[in-house]
Amino acid sequence: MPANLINHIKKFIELTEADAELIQSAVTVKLVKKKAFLLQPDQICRETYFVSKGCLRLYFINKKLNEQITQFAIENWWMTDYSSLESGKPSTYYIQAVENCEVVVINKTRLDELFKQVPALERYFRIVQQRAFTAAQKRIEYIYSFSDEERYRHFSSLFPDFIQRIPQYMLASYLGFTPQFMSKIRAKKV
Amino acid sequence: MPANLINHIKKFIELTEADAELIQSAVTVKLVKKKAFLLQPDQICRETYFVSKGCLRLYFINKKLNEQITQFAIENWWMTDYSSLESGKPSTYYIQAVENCEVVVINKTRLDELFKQVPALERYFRIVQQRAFTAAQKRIEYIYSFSDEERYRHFSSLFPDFIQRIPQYMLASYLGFTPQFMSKIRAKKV
DNA sequence: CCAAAAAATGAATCAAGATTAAGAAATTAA
DNA sequence: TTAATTTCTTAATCTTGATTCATTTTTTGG
Repeated sequence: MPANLINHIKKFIELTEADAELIQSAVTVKLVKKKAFLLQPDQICRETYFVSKGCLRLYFINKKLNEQITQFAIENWWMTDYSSLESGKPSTYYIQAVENCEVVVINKTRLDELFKQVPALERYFRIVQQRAFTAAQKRIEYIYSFSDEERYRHFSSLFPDFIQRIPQYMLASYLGFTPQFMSKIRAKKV
Repeated sequence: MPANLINHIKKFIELTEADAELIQSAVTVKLVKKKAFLLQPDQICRETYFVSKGCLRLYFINKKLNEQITQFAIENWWMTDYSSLESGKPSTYYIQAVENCEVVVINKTRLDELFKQVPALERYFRIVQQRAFTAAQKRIEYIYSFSDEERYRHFSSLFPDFIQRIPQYMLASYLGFTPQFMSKIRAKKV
């Protein structure tokens, strides 16, 4: 029972009992062990994931052969590689569980059918996409407004509980600097 | 007649003649002179803009009192400040015409009504938002993968015609570095 | 067509954060 | 409960791109 997902959808649109059942029949719930992968490079991404419990990360390997994290998804966030999902081309990303997770999985083809059966879902995903876009824009704004150190302090004060959940080197990667630099600014804090 | 907009929508969803007329009655077309503003800080953003001709930029003034451009919109792109639009709070951004523009304007309240009259529009905007989000993610990926010089060269080779349309200092701002640094890497090119 | 404003260039110095290379501390698994 | 792996820290040196300030070139408006 993807209770979280149904509740999340109901925050944005009205669902009849029948709608909710159609949605339930279209999704599966998957338990994902810490460090397990939902997507790896060269695979074609055919699913989208809703985190009902735990934390996922999306990353790729950059030129310098380091992991570069571009997104995290915690409870009630969606995650997928939209470019592979839409183009049908192989992904260049990893989606990996940072913690043991419970994830609601929807296959893209099945989701497209679902849009026909429950048209109000188009509205739900429109709103969710708009929020995701707004958050991404905000992030770009922060990248260009503040130094790495400022962004670290800002992020820490904004999400003190989240930074407890992930290794520091992952936060460094997400914020775009090295673990060494992270240590340096944390040491200063004293 | 916002012909471009109707055509753009028709690329993603089917519209009846009646739908198209409803849309037409909901929007206005505005000619915007180069350097004129569609939005300024402290105003509440109540509209969303579709560029049918010309180029808009979205920017803010950062801590160092420099303009920081976060988005451009050329033909067939939407632009607005979603965070002000959705929250009803004053904006912190400028939206300004980089060239003389023709812009299709939709009032947010009117758009919400329009979604009820033409529900298929939810689908159109879902797809548009998803693309916008994917593009923003791609941009974050580039920021973290490449040096400023590499990003400049990559952007130039990808959009050679676009960089002819805008002053260099605007591209420098969009890419997140100074006009002086831009001159430096352009000089090297010889 | 010319004055004024806007945009681009150049060079010297400076600073934020990367790199490299250890080593220490904390987790994990057998 | 200890060995192995993962994560975090420290410090020296190096690089990219910012800052400052001056000059030149281009565009715009009257």
